[in-house]
This record gives sequence, structure tokens and C-alpha cells, in this order.
Amino acid sequence: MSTILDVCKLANVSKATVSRVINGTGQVKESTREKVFSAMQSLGYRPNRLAQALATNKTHTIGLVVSDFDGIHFGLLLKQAAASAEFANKQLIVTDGHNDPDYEYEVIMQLEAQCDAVILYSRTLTDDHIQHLHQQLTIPIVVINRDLPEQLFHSVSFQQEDAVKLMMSHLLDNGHRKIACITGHMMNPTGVARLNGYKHSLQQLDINVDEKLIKHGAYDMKSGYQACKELLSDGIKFTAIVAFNDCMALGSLRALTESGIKVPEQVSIIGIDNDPVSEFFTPRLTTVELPIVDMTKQAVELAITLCEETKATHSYQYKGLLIERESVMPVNVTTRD
Amino acid sequence: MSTILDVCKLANVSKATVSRVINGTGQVKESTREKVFSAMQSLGYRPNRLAQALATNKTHTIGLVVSDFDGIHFGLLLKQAAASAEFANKQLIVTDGHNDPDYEYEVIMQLEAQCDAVILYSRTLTDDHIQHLHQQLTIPIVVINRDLPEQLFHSVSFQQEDAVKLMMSHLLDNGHRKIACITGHMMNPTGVARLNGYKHSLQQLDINVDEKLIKHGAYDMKSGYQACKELLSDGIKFTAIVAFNDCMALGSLRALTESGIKVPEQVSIIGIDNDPVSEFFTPRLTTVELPIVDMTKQAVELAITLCEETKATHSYQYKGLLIERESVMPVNVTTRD
DNA sequence: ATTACCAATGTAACCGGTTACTTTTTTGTG
DNA sequence: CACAAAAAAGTAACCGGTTACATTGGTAAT
Repeated sequence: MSTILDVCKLANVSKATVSRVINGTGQVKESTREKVFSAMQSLGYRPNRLAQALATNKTHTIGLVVSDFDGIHFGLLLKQAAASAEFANKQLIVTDGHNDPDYEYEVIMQLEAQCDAVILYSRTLTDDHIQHLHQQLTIPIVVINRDLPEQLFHSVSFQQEDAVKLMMSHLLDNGHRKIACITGHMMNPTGVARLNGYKHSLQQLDINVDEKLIKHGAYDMKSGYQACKELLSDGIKFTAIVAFNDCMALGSLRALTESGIKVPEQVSIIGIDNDPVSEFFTPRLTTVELPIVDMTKQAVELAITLCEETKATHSYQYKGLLIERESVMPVNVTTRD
Repeated sequence: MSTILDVCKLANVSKATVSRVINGTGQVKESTREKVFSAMQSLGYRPNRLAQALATNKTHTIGLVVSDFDGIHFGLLLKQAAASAEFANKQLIVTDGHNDPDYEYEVIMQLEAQCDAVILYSRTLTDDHIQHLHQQLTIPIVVINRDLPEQLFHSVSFQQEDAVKLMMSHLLDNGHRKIACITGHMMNPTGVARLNGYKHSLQQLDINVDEKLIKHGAYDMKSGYQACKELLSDGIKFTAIVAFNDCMALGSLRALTESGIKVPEQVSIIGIDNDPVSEFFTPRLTTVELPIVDMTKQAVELAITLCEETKATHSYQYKGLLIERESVMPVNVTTRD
């Protein structure tokens, strides 16, 4: 690996001049520029980014931290983040927190010297953790898909409660009253907000919230499957399931199918996310879209903006959109009670 | 962000001493060690990794480059890589190549100063590209899931052709003779090897290879879906489909279901990967497992080993394992011709 | 021809660490 | 108590760049 000194020797100029050529700064005579260029060329020289970063205190890198690499919208999120970052000529470095808040906290603190900004998609950190990070870090932090108590940080969030209300309305409009609910983790605000959406929707119609209809999942197919199995073995009647993401909805679809229960004829299912796989199951899953791609794009753009200007708190909020497919139908009169 | 100098002042010692305390090297009196520790503590000091890397020429980081962030085994791969890296106390930095060989090449070259080793999971780079990289780079590179022409590089690979032969045997054993094939990209060795597996399996039984039964996909559900639709609209008879990954198998399952064709009663389907979602479709997909988790673990361990000792070429090869579920059944006699 | 100015380049300090080498302090021994 | 050896701490160069400032040389104006 050749260094700037090798280029200096070959082109017979000083470090400063080479640096000027690399960065296109200052005044350099055309002939020397060419000399330097061809020296760089023939050496296959590439400036050492670490050294550049150290000298300039600019890394041209944005960090993306997710709680876990098999997270929910993971694929779309990463893909869009990578695309947006490249578009802005920034390096993206992606890390996960192994679902461990302490580790995740440490990872982020470590990232400080390596990034100009951090995007955080966390489901394990508490609000306090994030608050602390925000105070400690000298680089901006953009929190994505998370409801913060107040608009203290830069954030790109989603109207969680309203989205669930949208799901519920769709079911309620179709005559469903006994609606089972498969939630996500309850330690973070997202799960709580969504559950509120479920409960409030029922309460608005004076329908009793039956705790036995609520099962806690972990956002993956298996837990959706298991939650549904429990629901069935509990022997409680229900005509529809709201799942707090598509994966769990699809897991429960499988559980129902296995038990010989027809979807949507006997039980309707609605998910949230609009996960790309949802369209390929039979029946195609009705869902509320969580526009993770747009949100990610926004988050990256915001992060990049913040690298240059540290302005006031920015925050953006997105909302859900119902995507009707085939997993919901009007409640079957014979099954109604 | 405090630096080593801040610690020096507070603890009233020199940089060298602080450095010794940080790294546990050299002789330091217990009392000064404590002094330095508490100074670091109260400042919340964290050594700047960039500076450390520059000084030592060791980054304690391994780079993972994938061609595209929605790649095939992507989730499992990243998760395992992250876990293995953390276990060895290495930082993992993940980047994608936007499916563009030139960009990917450049990304890898850029990584040189930032990593001690690179793991490459590429489906866009040609063998020549990889060869070049290998020559240019001063850090070791481990190629995963890719058949290299000769054992020139460190690699963790998979017996692609044999795996497809395994799939084919399973179908052939079940009496299938008209077997449609949904391939992946044909510009890289994996696709070619797999297609050879398909053709050779047939040839061994003196069955004609009918090019009309071969459709090219792109390893995602949509392309599997489309390939199958084409197969159907072409009006060619087939009793089974081999797809070169589970996603495409599941896409074709959907296409068949949509067209009212029963799987496996009328058409059998077999995939490869053992993608976690395969179990949740109905029927559960029969597949050949590609042990990506084990392979990844091996690759990371190899990469880490190579950071210390640059030894002879290591290579590991894994093979497929048939996982029988419900998407394959003996050919229906009435449909046989 | 002198001066002034500006373009082109070089010098050296700096970013935040590590480390070979040197100096100072402590300890042990006769 | 003197002195050698060992332990502890400091000094300064270095990693590979950037950049403020200094220097050089050429050109136009006087």
C-alpha cells in the first residue's frame, strides 16, 4: 500500500502539493497536477481514510446501528441506507447491538470517532439510554422508527398507535368483534403504543378488552406461530387476528392453516409493515404499510445534513397506509359468537 | 470528546504512561495506574480507534462485503458474522457493492486501510476481479460461498453442483421426469455450477435436457413467480420445479397456487437454502440446506486467524443436506405424460 | 530597473494515539 | 552507605494525511 510520501518522491513534490491535488484545494500548476496524477496512478495510490479522518476530524461516514441484525425491516432498511449514503458519497458503516442494551450503548459511543453522524434503529435501548447518548455524543444522532417522549432528538418516526387503529378499523368495519392481538416486545415504546392502539380502538366502540385475546410475540414468524397456537389451545373464540407485524401475522397464518382453519373464511388476519414476502403467501396478507424505505431515506438525508449544520431538532413523522389484499373478509355470521 | 492529553493533564503523567495503562503493556506502578484509570473514568475517555489504527497498523476490524444488501442469505449471514466477530472482540464493518462490480471493487480497495481482513460474499465480481483484488490487497481476503476455479484464495465454499444433484435425485426418485428449472444469474460460477448439476442429473438417466423447461431468475421471490408464470403460459408440461433458491421456489409456489395448480399434488417444488421462511409456507417447502450459518462462522474465524498468521491457502467446503417437508410427492401417474 | 502582487510550492505543526529509546527513581546487595 | 540492576516514567519520532503560514519566482505596473 503506497502512501503520500511515495507519491511525493515519484512526482518530486511536497506532501502539501500532493494533498492539494487529492483534494482539489489551493492553487496547483496544471503541469504539476498532471505529474502528481500520473504518479498516483502508477502507484495505485489511494489516500488512507483513517489518516484523512484523523487530520480533518471528518470521516465522511455515517453509522447505522440496529439492535439486531435479523431485525424487522432490516433488508429494506439497509438497502435504502446504503443507496442513500452512496448517493451522497458517504461511507456507511453498519453495526448491530446483539440485542443487548449495554453492548449497543458501548458500540455507539465507540462509533463517535469513526462517524460524522449516527442513525439509530433500536428496540433495546431505553429512552434514558438514548438521552444519555445524546448528551455524551459530540456527533448528531438520528433516531428512526421510535416514539420519543418529547421531540428532544432528531427523529424519523411512525404513528404507531394510529397505524394499529387503522388495522382495527378495517377489522371492525368488517364486523369483527372478537379480535385477537399478537403483540411485540412490551419493553419499548413501539409495542406499548401499538397495544394502546388496539385497546383504544375497542374501547371507542365500548367493546371489552379481553386480556385472554392478547398474546405477546417477538416480531418473528415463530413467535407469531406459537402465539396463535396458544390462542387456539386456550379455546377462546376469535374471528380475527391483529399482529404487530407481518412476520407474526404470517406465522399465525401458518398455525391456523395447520389446524385446518381457513383464512380468511373462518379467521381474518391483518399485519403491519407490508413486508415484501406478504404478497407471496396464500392468501396474500392484508396489511398496513410502514414506509420504511421512505423513512430510511429521510433519516439518512437528515443525518447527512446534520454533519454540516447542527441546527435545531428536526423530526419527521410518517403514517400507515392500509393495503387490502386477501386475508381479511367480513365476519362470517355463523361464526360470530 | 476527550483525548489522551486530557488524561495526561488530569493524571499528571505522560502520554506514554497513559498508553501503557490503556494497553496493559510495559511496567506501570499500581498507584499511577489507578490515578490514570480514575482520570479516564472521570473524563469518560475512550481511545480514538482511528488514531490507534493509524499508529499500530492494526484496526481490529474485519470487513464484510456483500454484493447487495438484499442478498440471499443475508440475514443469517450478517447475524452470525456479527456474533462471531464480537466473540473475538473484533469490530465488524459491513458494506454492500450495490450489485455493481466496479463499485464493489473500489469499496474493497478502500477497505484496505480500515480492516485487517475482508470477507467477500460476491455474486457480481468476476473471478478476474477477485484475482486482481487478491494481488493488490495487502490484507487477506476470504471468499465465501463461491466456487473458485482453483484453490488460489482462502475460501469457504459449498458444493453447488452436488447440492442440485441432491435436489434432482429426490425428484427423480419420486418419479419425476419433466422437471422445470428456475436458475439464478448465469454470469457467476454459482449459477453455472448449479445448472450443470441439473443437466448432469438428467443426462445420467439419459433424459433429454429440454431448454424450454429452463427459466432464468434473479434469486428473489418475484423472479421465481414470473419464471413460473412463463412456464405456465408457455404451455409446456412439467411435474416438478427445481428452483436455485428457496425464494424463487416460494415465488413459483405462489404462481402455481394462483393458477389453481395444487402443490405438491400436481406439481412438486424443491428449493435450496433452507431459508427460515420456507417452513411457514403451505405446503412447507422441501429444500436442500445450505449451511450458511456454519459457513459464515468458519469464514469469520478464518479471517481472524489470517489477521495474525498469513499462512498457506485455507479452504473449506460444505455440502448440502436434504430437508424433506411437504412440497414434493411422487409423481401423479395420471399427469405423468 | 524596481516594486508589488499573486500564483505555485514548500515547511512544519498538528490530528491522537504507539513505542523504541532514554532518563529518573526505586530497590536490593555487599 | 555506595552502587548496580530493575522498575517506572518521560521524550520524541512516527503512523499518513491536512493546512496555516512562509518562501520562491514570475509578471505587470510604475
